[in-house]
Amino acid sequence: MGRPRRPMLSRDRIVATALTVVDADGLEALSTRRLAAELGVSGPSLYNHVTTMEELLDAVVDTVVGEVDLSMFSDVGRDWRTALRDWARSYRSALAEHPNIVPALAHGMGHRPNSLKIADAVFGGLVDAGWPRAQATRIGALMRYFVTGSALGSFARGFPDDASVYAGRYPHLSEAHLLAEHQREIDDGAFETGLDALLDGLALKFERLVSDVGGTRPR
Amino acid sequence: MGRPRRPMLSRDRIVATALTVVDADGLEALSTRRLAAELGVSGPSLYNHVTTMEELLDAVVDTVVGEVDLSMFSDVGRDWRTALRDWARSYRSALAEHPNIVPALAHGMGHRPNSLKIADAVFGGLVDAGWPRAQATRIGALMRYFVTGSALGSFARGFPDDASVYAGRYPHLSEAHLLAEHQREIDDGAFETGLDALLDGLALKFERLVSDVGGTRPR
DNA sequence: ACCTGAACACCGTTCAAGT
DNA sequence: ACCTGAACACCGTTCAAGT
Repeated sequence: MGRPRRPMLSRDRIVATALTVVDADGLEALSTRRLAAELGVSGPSLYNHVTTMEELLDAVVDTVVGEVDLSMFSDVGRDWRTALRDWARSYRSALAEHPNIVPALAHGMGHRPNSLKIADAVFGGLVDAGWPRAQATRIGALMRYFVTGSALGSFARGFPDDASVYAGRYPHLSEAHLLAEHQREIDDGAFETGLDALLDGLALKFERLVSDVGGTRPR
Repeated sequence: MGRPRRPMLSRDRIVATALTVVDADGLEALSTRRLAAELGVSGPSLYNHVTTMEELLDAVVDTVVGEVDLSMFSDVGRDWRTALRDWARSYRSALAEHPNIVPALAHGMGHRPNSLKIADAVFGGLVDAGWPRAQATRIGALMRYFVTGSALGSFARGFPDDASVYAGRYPHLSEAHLLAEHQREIDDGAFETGLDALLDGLALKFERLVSDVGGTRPR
């Protein structure tokens, strides 16, 4: 057949199609052959636009992460607490829309531009709000731990809904088989109370920090 | 060759060997053929002891999760805050000893006995300490989010150490290439400050809760 | 430059055959 | 019951061949 007059593929189209495959049928359904079929092309063609399956998956994750809202860190009106809260919710929502890619977050964040963009925005926002740089780095990391962990835990299926699993064995879980139905509410509730606790705890730390400097902290 | 006089394999030996393979060469190195070779046996033999590769991986994750210390929840001396702190550290340590399995946490926690044992112990400890059952459920979930998220983020490699990646593009990250060397300290610091913030925030919530009931909460 | 089919070295899993 | 080798339907990736 040979080379077509106009390219049939583009990196962007490949990445976008890969995401729809993952969304529809999960990470393990994503293969070069399946993806190529979806694009109306033969398997090896992909290698003209993408160097490796792993790199492609990184790119897919990056587009998802790119949907996270970061505008709150440049809004002068918002204080760091509400900025952090809004950002965490937006981050979680972005992952919730594509639950199947969450396990892939474990690989290669260093090579994903949008992950760096997030780290940059959060760090900048916190430093502008008066946090010392070392603390701002830690807070960026710890907030990411919480949000990605909630995505990892939330959307994986939870407790078995078969009551007999718990009988005898797990004394405190006698009603856990009911959790399955309420998984959504529980995950949302856990996320929100965790977020509140985290921000309350950080506010406490911030106050201590300000008073240590003698109460003359700017902003 | 046929059936040996004494079985060459056992489920436990398979699971243990699978863990050493994953520890040594990562999740993607774990295959039936590689694992069988490591066990001095042919590939299909595994299927006499294990129904599927996925179930095997669940079992591997469960042995790792089984190393988490839960004794602090039955120690009467310890208050819920320090119990939660000690448990979170032990949980994180267990995962840190086997960083390569962390991505596999995303699958099927419902079928892992030791995950349920953990949920049971945490829930029981919090209820005993005076937390309402609904809150105890949430706290168990949110602590798991934080710990697993820290494992997911920590041990994946972090920021590129090539300064040119950041130049111009990420205004606040001009020194981020230095982070790679300090990854360990930063992860530890972020985990500890996150843990502090979480516990401080929950303590605040607990106080509010106690005073709402009229200050007559037992224990 | 960008597609194709053939080929290579892998997978997980099934199954008949052996003891 | 528990191992074996052969076989099936898959993988990711390379590469020569076509335009």
